[in-house]
Amino acid sequence: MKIGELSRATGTNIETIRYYERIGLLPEPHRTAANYRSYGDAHRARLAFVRHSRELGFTIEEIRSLLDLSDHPERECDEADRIATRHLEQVEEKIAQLTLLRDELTRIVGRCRGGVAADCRVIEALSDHSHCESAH
Amino acid sequence: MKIGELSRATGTNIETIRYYERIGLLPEPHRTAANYRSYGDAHRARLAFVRHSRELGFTIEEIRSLLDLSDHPERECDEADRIATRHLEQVEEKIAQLTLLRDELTRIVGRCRGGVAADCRVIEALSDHSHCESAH
DNA sequence: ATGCACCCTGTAGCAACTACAGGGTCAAGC
DNA sequence: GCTTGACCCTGTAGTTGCTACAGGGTGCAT
Repeated sequence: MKIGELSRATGTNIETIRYYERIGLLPEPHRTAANYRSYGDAHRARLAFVRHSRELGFTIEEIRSLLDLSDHPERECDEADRIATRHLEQVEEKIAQLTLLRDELTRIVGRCRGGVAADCRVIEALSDHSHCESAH
Repeated sequence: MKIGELSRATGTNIETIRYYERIGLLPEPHRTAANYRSYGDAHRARLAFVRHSRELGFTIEEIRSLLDLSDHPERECDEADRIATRHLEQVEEKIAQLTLLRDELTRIVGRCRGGVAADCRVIEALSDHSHCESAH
């Protein structure tokens, strides 16, 4: 299949596919006589793996390691588990941070009563960190 | 005060302070005879406002609008409230997304039983989106 | 033959910094 | 008076993960 078909089949932007190839995440496909890229099922599966991993928030470098492992099925899989576990921890920490943030923002937004900027509680809150309840 | 002092006083990287000046978020300070930047209290307050806003996740462009409002205290403050409210909504959406992600990752990580990559549940889960419980 | 959809390469842009390279300034200590 | 070290300057390039051109070639239908 050509790059446009692969793009539609995986929901990936054409430029992104070429970008993945450029950084070595996807192997270079065969070319037609007209120099068009020509992909097979293995390419599509690999791209699906990459997209799915990205959707789950893994970085390109993490995906590189995961793909490497997937290319060497005889290796121990503890590295994959380590990457996923660390990523899960990061996601949990991010959620915790954003939750604090949300509470702070809720307090700030809730205080606005309209009027002019001189009396604005939003701007006042941003000016003075000491009004905050949690560290950020 | 010199840039190093301002940096310590606000917990901002020196390069970041110069960056904010370059993009017009902070005004150009006076210079000493040796061409060193020289800041006063107004600068420090403005930088504190910017840092605090960044910590709360506002973008540079949002901060530009908020500063603009803060510079014109006679204006209506509904713009500030609109920016903060929209930002709060974005944070809430991000939390919701990350929560789905966390649940998916928890399922993936929890399934790993060790062994070789060929049998790895982490890699299997990444290969096959259909194992997922939620959209992402 | 001409229009259109598709493909190619290469480069530059985005956000919000961060990290140099290569130089100047200033006060303290010998 | 000379060195050492901490600080400051400008300008440019790197980071992440794409995305968006510009400027050109290909393939098929009308």
